[in-house]
Amino acid sequence: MKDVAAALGVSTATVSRALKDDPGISLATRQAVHDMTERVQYRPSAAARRLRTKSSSLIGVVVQSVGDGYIGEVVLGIQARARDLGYQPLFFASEGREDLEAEALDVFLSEQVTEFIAVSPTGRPRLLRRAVEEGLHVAVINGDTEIPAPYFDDAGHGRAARRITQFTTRAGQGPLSHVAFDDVAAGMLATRHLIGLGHRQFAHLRGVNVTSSLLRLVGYRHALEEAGLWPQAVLAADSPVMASREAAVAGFLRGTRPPAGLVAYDDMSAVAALRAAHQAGWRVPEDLSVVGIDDIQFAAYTNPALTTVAQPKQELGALAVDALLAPAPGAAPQARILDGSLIVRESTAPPGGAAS
Amino acid sequence: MKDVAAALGVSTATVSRALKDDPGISLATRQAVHDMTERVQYRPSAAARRLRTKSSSLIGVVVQSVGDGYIGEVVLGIQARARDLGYQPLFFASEGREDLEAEALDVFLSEQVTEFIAVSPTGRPRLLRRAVEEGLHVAVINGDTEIPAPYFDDAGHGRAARRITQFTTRAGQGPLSHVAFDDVAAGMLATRHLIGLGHRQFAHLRGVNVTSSLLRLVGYRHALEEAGLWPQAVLAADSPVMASREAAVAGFLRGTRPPAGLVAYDDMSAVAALRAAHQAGWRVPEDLSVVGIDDIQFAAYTNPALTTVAQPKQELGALAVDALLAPAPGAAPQARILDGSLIVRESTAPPGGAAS
DNA sequence: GAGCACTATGTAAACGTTTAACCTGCAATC
DNA sequence: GATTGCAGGTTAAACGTTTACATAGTGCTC
Repeated sequence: MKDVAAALGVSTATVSRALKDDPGISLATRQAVHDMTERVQYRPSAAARRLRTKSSSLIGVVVQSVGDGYIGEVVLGIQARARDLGYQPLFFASEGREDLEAEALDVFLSEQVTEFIAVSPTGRPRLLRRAVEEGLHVAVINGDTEIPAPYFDDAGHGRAARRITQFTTRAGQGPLSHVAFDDVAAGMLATRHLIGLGHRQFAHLRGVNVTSSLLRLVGYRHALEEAGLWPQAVLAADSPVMASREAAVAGFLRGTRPPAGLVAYDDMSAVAALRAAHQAGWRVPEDLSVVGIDDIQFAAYTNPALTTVAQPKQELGALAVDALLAPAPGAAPQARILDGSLIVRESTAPPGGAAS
Repeated sequence: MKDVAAALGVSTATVSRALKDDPGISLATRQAVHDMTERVQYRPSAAARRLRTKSSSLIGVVVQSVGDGYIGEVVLGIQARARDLGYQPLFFASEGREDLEAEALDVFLSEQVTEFIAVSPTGRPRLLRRAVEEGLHVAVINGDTEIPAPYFDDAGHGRAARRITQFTTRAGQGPLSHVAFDDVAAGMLATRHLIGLGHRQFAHLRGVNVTSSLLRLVGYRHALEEAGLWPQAVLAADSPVMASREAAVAGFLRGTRPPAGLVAYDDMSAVAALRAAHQAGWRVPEDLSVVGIDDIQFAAYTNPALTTVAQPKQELGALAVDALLAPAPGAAPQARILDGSLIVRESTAPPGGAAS
């Protein structure tokens, strides 16, 4: 910068102002400075700027694992939007380990990060609590606490409802922004699709102990109740490993006659169902319609290709950035909840498998 | 830091030295300083350090897309190893766009990044060239130019061999470190597995115009030649979309009688083959054995689960970091080539499908 | 007991920006 | 023609570290 100033015979202050298009600098000078920075390939020192201004244009992002295609998409959305707003994401994969979460925060603090996004954070609240204590602006994507009030006026869902009510009381509190996928609506959408196809016999394969699964179950149940088809089967695997999920579905198939419709709580579960059906000699979709939720990258390539409710993954990321930065950094916390969209592929059909 | 110094009645210089365990500082003082930093929750300013030292402990990492599970794993390996060595990765997804690549470099330069990793960079060499021009230490993972010499003494492979020879002349030149998966060996490993199972009729589904595919093809051919089984079919899709790959395989199946063995150049191609086989009424593995390469996350859950040659993805990432930082930052460029390992699942069996 | 080597610490400059506060002409105003 | 206002700058301090160099104390050697 000194060089640029010297070459032009002005002070560094002028250069600095010209570069940020301060109106107090004449147009001619501004132009000259811009030209010169171009010519000498001037690159501002982020470190110096940061030191002086104590703010960094960095968005700290903690994810559990980036090895998974789902989070990858969210991350893409974050990066693209951050770029538009002149920010740079700084990613940290915690692998779900608490020590790494803590370390991530230390790094962010050292780097003068002021904006913070947690993607599907673990159940442990320590990370988020510390983050707000340290004065960061935080947004959480698909966290535990984002449940919107409308879903809780009907209190008839036993354990799920109680847990959800707990979450509600936490939601909206504190300085956290929330962006979330509407799990309940997705559960309903998937289930209604099957109902609309003409199915009358259903099962839901739920996940183990994760909030999103609980909510999707609420959606499943709700859709069936409104159609007068409740009760129906709810399958639970002992553990999230695929074999266990397959076993749960296999158990259901043994006690059932085709045709039936299965709502899996996520696409991986749907894949397990596909495998179990294949083993058991049920054809999909003729004997069993399977619908997933998430639309992971692979959903289009299973055999048969999976009908599913797609999460707007990139949009989730982009909106989290918006929640922090738009209209202005540090504005009031926001909460956004996004709908999924049904993607019909090959794994669902009317009972018996007639063309839809 | 000033506070810590004041609280202890020493100078900031002493604190600075104590924190990096400078032996010139007495043990007692060192201990006292460490205790005090703990008590006051002192967090060093990365910006100030960077400004003063002109180096950043940051590793710039450019990937094409992080939305894909494969790169996610590599990234995990990078982060873990970087952490061990006291570095912090700064990720940038280029989506294959040249303007974003350029921008990534600008960001890195502004951030005083000195270490640079490109994961599966695009064919365009501009990014890498500029990076070395700017004085960065660069390592490339699965780049185009990493082909090791041993594979080129036998010049009998036509076009592939010519292209490869071109690459060779570039490899090892310049200040780039290379870490790569041994594509030729992987192609051989996959093919030998099928040969070992007793197959005599083969096909290879190759990719379109990517170096790794060319090399895997060389491996396929080499394995067949050494077993006296060459020539065999080589299938090429018009485009990388799944439908096109499926069509290529379907064409082959139409002109063939079971049983046969198919070596797909990657797992996605293998999945396409699985789908084509299913459509054509060929059973896998009874009528058709399919082996992929890469071991993407989904490979374990296809129907049937895919036999494949696994890339050591995390290790690729870790070794790229090592190439830059170990034994010391800025050491001589290294080249490492890593072997894959065969993972036998359900998609391969002896011809006719007898138990292996 | 003067000189020396060594240890433990202090002093102060420097890194490259930003920005509050201050200047300098010049035109408009009375 | 003195005063005011404003456009277009300049000056210099500050941000929080690191580090070359200087200094003070302590024990040894001769």
